[in-house]
Amino acid sequence: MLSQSVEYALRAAVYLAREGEPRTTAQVAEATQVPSAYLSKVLQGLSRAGIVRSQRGIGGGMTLVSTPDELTILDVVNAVEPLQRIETCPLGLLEHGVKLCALHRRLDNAMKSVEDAFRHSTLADVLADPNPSVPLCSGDAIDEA
Amino acid sequence: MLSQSVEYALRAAVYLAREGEPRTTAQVAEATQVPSAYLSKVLQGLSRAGIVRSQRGIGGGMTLVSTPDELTILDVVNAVEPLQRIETCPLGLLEHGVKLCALHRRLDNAMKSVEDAFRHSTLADVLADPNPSVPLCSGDAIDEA
DNA sequence: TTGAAACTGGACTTCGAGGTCTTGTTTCGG
DNA sequence: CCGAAACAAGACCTCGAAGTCCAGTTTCAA
Repeated sequence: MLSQSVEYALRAAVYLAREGEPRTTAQVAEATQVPSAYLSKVLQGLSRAGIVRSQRGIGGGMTLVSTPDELTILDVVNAVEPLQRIETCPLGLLEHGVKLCALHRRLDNAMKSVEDAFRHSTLADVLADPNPSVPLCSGDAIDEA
Repeated sequence: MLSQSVEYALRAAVYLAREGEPRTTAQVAEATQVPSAYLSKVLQGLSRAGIVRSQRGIGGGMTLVSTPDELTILDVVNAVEPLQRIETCPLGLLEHGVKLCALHRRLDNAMKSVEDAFRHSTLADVLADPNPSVPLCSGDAIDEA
């Protein structure tokens, strides 16, 4: 339902939030288990969207622009691929304006509930979650034995 | 967020629920504003999923198998393209089983809210909705002037 | 100043969704 | 029985998402 790119972007954002310091694409890729060449594209997108800042050269890498408590899941999702609410009748015959039909109003309500849930989760919330599994399911949760 | 095919299937289902009698692919296509050749594929899918029954020959067409109050939006969605909940950690290193990390639990909760909303809307609910716009936004809501 | 570390950007590939078209096959009315 | 009405199924097309590669460009440190 959400695209791969969104999933990857969220993993990267959570990881960067947790680390707090510049991390290279390769480091992010390894921690998040994402193909690095592709992740690089996704991070470029986040960079253009102003979610992340990139620094070239030795000691460079990617850093979150905002603090984790100022960045929501929704921000990241929308930076990669905006959650699209249904604004007007998809049949488009005569734009019903705000008056969606019963079917599309229900579909849009579902979208809205997702949007709201995402808007109310900051990366800080995710990191602070009292959960046995570590934030992005990374390997260090369970030792390799 | 939902695929085109799902959207088309829902329009068709609502239309068939409203009509109650066999309707040809061409009729459904016209009423729902969907390319008929493609709609035909979608309806074939609904047929294989047991949502709809098809009858060939003169007087034939598509009919809902269940009554509108027994068929939910979720049924239709799942018939076309199952809403996929996040069951195990997408990073898959060591399946965390039911214990999703904080990020994926939030994403899955959003999915769950959609699923719940869809499960609690039957086609009968959609048709009975006291809404100025007609059920599937079809053209007869507003005359052509 | 030079070279390694990093990101940038473009070309290219693969695959599935959405969509079209054409050739069956079933069904029924006359 | 025959032909038109309908669905069924497969071939084919297009386009964007996901993914790979590689040749640049920036940055820093020795």
